[in-house]
Amino acid sequence: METNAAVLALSALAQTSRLAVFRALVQAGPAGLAAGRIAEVTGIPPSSLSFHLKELTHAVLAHARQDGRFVIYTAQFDTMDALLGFLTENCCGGNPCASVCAPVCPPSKEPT
Amino acid sequence: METNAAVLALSALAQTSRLAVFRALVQAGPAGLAAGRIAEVTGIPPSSLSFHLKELTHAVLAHARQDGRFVIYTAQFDTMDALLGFLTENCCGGNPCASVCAPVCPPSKEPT
DNA sequence: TCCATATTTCGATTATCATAGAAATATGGA
DNA sequence: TCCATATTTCTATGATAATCGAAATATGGA
Repeated sequence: METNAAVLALSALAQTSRLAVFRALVQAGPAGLAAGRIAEVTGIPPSSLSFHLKELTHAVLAHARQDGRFVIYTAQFDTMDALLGFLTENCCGGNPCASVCAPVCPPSKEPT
Repeated sequence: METNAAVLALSALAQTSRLAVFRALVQAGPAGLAAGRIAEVTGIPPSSLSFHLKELTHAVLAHARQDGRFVIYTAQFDTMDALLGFLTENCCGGNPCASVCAPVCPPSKEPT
């Protein structure tokens, strides 16, 4: 991931409403959520939500697909992945931050 | 790390100049860099730089210490660490993003 | 003390972002 | 076709962020 894309993704997440939306999408997993459902869950009014969804989509952190009358949004996990990679590589270079990974990996137990 | 702190840190990094400054600090390591040196390296004029440094400091991503006439800025690795933890936990929950960590941990095989 | 240098604050300007009601558009079903 | 519902665009408004020159404030050394 290049710097511009990283700044774009960071900007998209650096906003309370959008972070909440993105987290909801992550929780929903690959199935995603309809825009209206996101509005319900987050309490953001439709026009504001639409604005934020466009922002997330533009940053390639979310993806929209039409499903009948609904528009289903899903998290773009690979972009998030790339962002984490960028931050780890460029903002932790050879330094303590790597410790984030340690607790995650041990394969001894099942995460559901 | 709680949501507010995460948004604060993300906002701090979601800006081209500040990301450049932070990367320079990370590269410099615990020794840090004097403000003037950062200005040199990044080409940001003094008053703008001061503004951005305050922003990074406020987000606890940088720390200032006085050294004679100089003010030395260092990256706050632990905050970055916490941010990565927050993103991994809240924005990748049980999903693909964990792959960022994969290359670091498994001792059995090499991915590339 | 006085000066040179380092950095920050002030202040004014411009640009960008966030908010949300109301109107427009799209879609499926009756 | 016509309606109800889902979502987006339009539009206006207020709020916050970014920029940077010039002036103010340290600090150490002569």
